[in-house]
Amino acid sequence: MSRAATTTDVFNAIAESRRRDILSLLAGQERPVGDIVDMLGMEQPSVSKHLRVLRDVDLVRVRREGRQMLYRTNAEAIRPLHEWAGGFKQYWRHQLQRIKERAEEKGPPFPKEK
Amino acid sequence: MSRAATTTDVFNAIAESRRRDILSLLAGQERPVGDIVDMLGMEQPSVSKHLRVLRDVDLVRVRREGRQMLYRTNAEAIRPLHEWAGGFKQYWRHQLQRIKERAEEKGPPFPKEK
DNA sequence: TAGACATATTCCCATATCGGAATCTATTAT
DNA sequence: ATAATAGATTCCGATATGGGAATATGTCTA
Repeated sequence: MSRAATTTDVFNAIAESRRRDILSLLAGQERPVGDIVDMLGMEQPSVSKHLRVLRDVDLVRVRREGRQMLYRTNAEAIRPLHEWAGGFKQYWRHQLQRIKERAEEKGPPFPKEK
Repeated sequence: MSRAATTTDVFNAIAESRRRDILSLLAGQERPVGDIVDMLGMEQPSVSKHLRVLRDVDLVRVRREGRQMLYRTNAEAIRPLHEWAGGFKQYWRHQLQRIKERAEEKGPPFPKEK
């Protein structure tokens, strides 16, 4: 087997830094492809290709307006990623703070035993 | 150019699901390679190779104990990822809650204008 | 010293990239 | 209808992958 397709899931899609750049640019702000090209200094075909990947995993949504295609980030799709990473919080927090959290939360997000 | 190496950064390293499985398994719990092999049902060489990638981006730390290699997740390395994703919070929260946050926070994490 | 045991590395290969160049499609303007 | 504009897609080539199989390395034991 080879590496999983970039369109497999959000994790694979955001591995590319230019795609993360695009997501940040389109967060809360709808924009046509041309703007992305200008703002990020990339080739138009390249941007279109990245947008295609992001669209396939629903990280961005599109809407046509005349001859322009208006893209915007679908932040909801980033949430699972945030939550996955958040599961490790208890392991990076300081010991003291961790203890406090133990008391507040029910249990650890990952199994600790076999 | 081709796809960036999996060892380029944390984003590329965690794109592979088996590697995420390994990270969860080793979170807060040091374990030898053999345990990972047994618990995740993977081939030993495969596990070693994934661990090598995770090690290269400092997502796991190792320590030798006799003939065993004890690995554990370095949660700190996952933090940047959590923070990057967290930057989109304001865009996925409900409008009402978002307004409340606007008042508490200074500003948005991403530029909204050109 | 010769195993045995736990891991790591190398080799092979089918696959999926990403950028660049060229081309195609859709919509608007003349 | 024809041209112009905005994007999308296709074709190319160099590269990195991940699994499987085989082999190598390092440590402990008899």
